[in-house]
Amino acid sequence: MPELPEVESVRRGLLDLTAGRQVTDVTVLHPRLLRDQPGGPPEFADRLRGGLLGTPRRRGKFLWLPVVDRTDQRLGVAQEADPSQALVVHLGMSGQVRVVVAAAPMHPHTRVVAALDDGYEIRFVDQRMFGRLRMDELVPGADELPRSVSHIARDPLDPRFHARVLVDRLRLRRTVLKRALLDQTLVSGIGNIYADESLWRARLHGERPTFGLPVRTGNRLLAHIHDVLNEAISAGGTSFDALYVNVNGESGWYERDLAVYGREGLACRRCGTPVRRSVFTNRSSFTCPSCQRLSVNRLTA
DNA sequence: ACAACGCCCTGAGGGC
DNA sequence: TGCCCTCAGGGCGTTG
Repeated sequence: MPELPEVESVRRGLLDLTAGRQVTDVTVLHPRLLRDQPGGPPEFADRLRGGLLGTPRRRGKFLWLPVVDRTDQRLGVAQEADPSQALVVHLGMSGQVRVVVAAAPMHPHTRVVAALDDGYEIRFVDQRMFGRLRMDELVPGADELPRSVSHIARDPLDPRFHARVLVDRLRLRRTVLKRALLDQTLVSGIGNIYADESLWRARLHGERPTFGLPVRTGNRLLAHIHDVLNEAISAGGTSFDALYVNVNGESGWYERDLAVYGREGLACRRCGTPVRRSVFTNRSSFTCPSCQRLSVNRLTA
């Protein structure tokens, strides 16, 4: 399940392989991934074909490749023209972005293919098709976000992310910690896995109310989120069921470092208590019933 | 406005 | 063996 670290791994992989390349052809094998695209597959292909790809960018779990329209080109020098649009990618549950030579065998779940001018192809592979692709305009401004990403909050690794801003918002919310961490309009990039890992590290229960959360508690949680995300990036992302792979088709290595996620019944790495699985908002949550208590008067609060 | 629920989608895996 | 049911879950549209 791709979260921020997995998407960042993909972004870094694309950096060397696609930046500065021109898209020579676009093939849509399945329209499902393009369901957000106004005009559907024809408009998607028309806007991407011939475009020059810029430096891949990311916010939270959203990834995009700035595209310089072929009509804006100045003798094919991509860097001299400002991109006005971008190829926006969300991997959903099972999405993969692979860059392979055009002659490579086609994975059966390949949905969209963008051929490049160097003989390689960007292939969007997605078994469950929760992923999304679209061509979107870039909104002028400091962040130059695609319009469809503008509602997504800054992620914890954004240089302009401010913990205090988030903690202040958190303290006003009438919800619980885990739900808030998964709300991409509050803080982006965190999914079910890293939410559980971060809460475990901070010794906080996911069902703890956010309203009136002590500032120091919020800061502590954010510090752990920051650590977890960075460690996962260093490890190349988490891998489950071979659904997540980097652009070369390789799995990440973070899974073996997970402290609670997916470890129902196994000993908590801190205290040895069996990890408990519970269903919360239709999702599995893994907690240590000893380290992460809901009780009000706690020394760690 | 904010909060929460249900839907989309496929394949793996369990039960019988 | 084979069929059917359940589960996995990110984002967003809808509902409250």
